[in-house]
Amino acid sequence: MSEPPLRADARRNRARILAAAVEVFDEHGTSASTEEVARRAGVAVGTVFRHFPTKSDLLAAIMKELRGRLAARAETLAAEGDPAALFTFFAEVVERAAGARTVVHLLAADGTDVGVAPQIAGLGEALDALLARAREAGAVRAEVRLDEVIALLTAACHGALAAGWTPDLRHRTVTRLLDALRP
Amino acid sequence: MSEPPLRADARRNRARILAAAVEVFDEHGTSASTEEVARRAGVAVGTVFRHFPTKSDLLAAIMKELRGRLAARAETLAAEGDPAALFTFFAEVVERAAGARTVVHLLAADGTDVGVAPQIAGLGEALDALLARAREAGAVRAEVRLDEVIALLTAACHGALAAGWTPDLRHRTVTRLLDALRP
DNA sequence: CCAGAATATGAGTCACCACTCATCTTGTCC
DNA sequence: GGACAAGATGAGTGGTGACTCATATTCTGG
Repeated sequence: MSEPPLRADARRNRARILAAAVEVFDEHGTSASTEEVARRAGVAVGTVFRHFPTKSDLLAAIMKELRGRLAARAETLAAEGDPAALFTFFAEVVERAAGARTVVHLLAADGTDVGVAPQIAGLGEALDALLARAREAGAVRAEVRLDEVIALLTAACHGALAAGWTPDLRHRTVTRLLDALRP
Repeated sequence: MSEPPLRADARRNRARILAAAVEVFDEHGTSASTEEVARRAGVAVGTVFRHFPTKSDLLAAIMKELRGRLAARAETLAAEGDPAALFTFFAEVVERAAGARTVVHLLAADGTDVGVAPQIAGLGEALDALLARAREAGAVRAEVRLDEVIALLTAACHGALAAGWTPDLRHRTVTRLLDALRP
């Protein structure tokens, strides 16, 4: 089950490819070509396909990493103990999504495009913790459920990216959305 | 400036193509092939390209029609005089967008993908009327601006479509969003 | 330092898609 | 109903992008 360790150059290339792919997909969306990713990584196409047999595999790997980062951030915020941390997290993610298509992809994971649906799971737990804390502290309405929070977050990220909201509009819209959660 | 009238068969085909295109793009997104649109319309590819020289032209024509329908609906609601008509319209559009990618495209019109940005204008006016009426009646907060309403609508439509919300989640989320507008 | 295995390379393959055009068909007007 | 222009047809073109594979290069363990 466990693979032999990668050779040093292979490990380096793998990391470069992932980093390049995030950049390229953030800028041009997932329809950007694998060739472009390879170019940005300073590597030949064949190398990309050796590490990620299909484009979907590459996408999935990016999503896994991103999910980890977001979940970690959510946990850090939860640990800090601020009852309004849910709001902080929400605003941060939307801010990040405004310039990063991959974030949007992760949240919208419907399993159609790529097999990233399971990636949401871990993030969900972290978010749930933030929500629970906020609810206990009376910072959000009692009836707000986790799926609604995720839905609003997804919606905001999509909107911010797709419609090209200005920073000002983005801020006002997020404020409105967070108001919707407050008692 | 005025074109000679189309021949009878040409008019019929044009209508068929538009209808087929709406169906196909709603189902598979705008990346669906023109060939598929032609097939569904019962027409040869060449015919599609005779009526709409580029795929963008076809998209733009669809958007123009859709915008007209939505604006008309908004005006009807405004004429009926219900101060909460803005909410009705909002919910209706999201409902419709859930299964129709073209609606989402229209609202997200950022001019990048297709030249549909100007199409928003007319809709904006109709929405503004609904918003003004709701504000006067005290149904929405005084500080809510038109661009925020459009932003929330866009966001909800994107979310509903991309993340595949269930009808139940969709309903709860829209309720939350509308609460965000209320005083 | 040297096998020999792991990895990298990039020209090539195949499929798909927007769009064209020579040819055929059909509506229109007298 | 016949002439002729408007319209329809669909095989073909050019371009792009995912993915392959024979060959060349580079680690790594001894």
